[in-house]
Amino acid sequence: MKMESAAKGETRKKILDLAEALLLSHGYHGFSYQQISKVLGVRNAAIHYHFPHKTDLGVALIQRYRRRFARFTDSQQRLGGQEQLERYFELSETYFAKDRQICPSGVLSTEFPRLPEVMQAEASAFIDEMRSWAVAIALKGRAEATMAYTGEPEAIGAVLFSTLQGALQLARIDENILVTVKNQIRAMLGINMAEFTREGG
Amino acid sequence: MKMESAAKGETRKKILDLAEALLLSHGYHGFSYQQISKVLGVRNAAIHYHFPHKTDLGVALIQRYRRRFARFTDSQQRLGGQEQLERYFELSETYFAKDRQICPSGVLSTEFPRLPEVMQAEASAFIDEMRSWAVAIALKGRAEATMAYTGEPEAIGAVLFSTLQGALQLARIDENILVTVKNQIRAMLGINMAEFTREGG
DNA sequence: TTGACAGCTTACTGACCGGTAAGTAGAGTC
DNA sequence: GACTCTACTTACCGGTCAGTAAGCTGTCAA
Repeated sequence: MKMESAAKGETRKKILDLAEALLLSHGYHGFSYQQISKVLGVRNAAIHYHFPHKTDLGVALIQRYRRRFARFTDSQQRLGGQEQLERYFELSETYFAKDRQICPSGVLSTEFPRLPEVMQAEASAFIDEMRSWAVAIALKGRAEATMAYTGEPEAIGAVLFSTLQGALQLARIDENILVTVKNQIRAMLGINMAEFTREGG
Repeated sequence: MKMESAAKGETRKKILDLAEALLLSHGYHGFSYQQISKVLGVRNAAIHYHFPHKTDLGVALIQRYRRRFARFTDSQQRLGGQEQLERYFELSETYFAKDRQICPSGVLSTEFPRLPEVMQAEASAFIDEMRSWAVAIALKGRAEATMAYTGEPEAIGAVLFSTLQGALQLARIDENILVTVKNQIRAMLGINMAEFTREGG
């Protein structure tokens, strides 16, 4: 029977992709190896072959997020603060569009106390990187004078990060909150709304 | 043996109290009847006697929140917008102080897609009430001219609600974010910080 | 041709999950 | 003293969870 045993690392990637979707929609404790193996058409133990413990899978997921997020920010270092902010906004829009997922930081911080220690460490580092990026955006916006706000960039970044995380979760109950919140943040950062009406949304 | 079979409705209340703490720290799917019965010193089936299905317990918890929150807002109708805002802030502080709990809306919106339908309906109503109160605060602040902001009260309320929900979750990783975010919100609402330094932090 | 290894499978374990049926002790009512 | 109700208990159930041991198969290198 079995002819191709998956072109090396292919199954592993499929597992990660599926686990990621399940993590963002159901949470870490909300998905099982069974759910993954059923969709992939393999046995439960096949998942355990690639990720002996569920913790290993969890850690791998966060590490992949961190690599991905690092590439994301790297690719935007040269953009202006306003453009960076809009890309940041788009990130959350993407999550919501995909089966009403919430952002990884939302899942991880909510489940944090019940996460295995190694995952907590990875999650802390990841969340720190996300918040730092929000701060960097605020800092750039002020330096360029394309944003105008009272208070320090650190505080603006913290608000930006917290607000989007909360709004993305609440969007599951009221879809409109994401757009409302983004517009209000733009207003609070002194960004001329007219510049973004061309986006049509 | 057994002499007192709990002074009528006492066990039921104990179950609710324990379940509430577990809900806010571990989530709805993150606690079990076993955990409750073990602490209470009763058998599993005793919990099922009071709440036949876990869904019943979940609904009862949200309904109790809604009653409590209605009393909370009722008692503050006559306060000024700034005072109302500070009470709102204190709410989140209370959750965090109690074993790093997060707010019920955070748990419920995060787990929303996996919640039983009856719980989803209750959760939606509850979250709507919480957001409405945030809007009411912003509205009052503007009417009294004790707050100054651009944009509509609806948007300010949405930001206020989202931000606190997110910050409360992120406080599990970085404790400082709650204070930072609150100060920044005050600044964004044009509230004179000096007025609140008497609180000492 | 043999041997090693990757990538699985079959078959299982023990713990825990929510939930149920049947029985029982005590208190209150008639 | 019999009846009834509340508030449980004991003793299960089937299902699902993460995890493991041992076996099988195709590929590739020596």
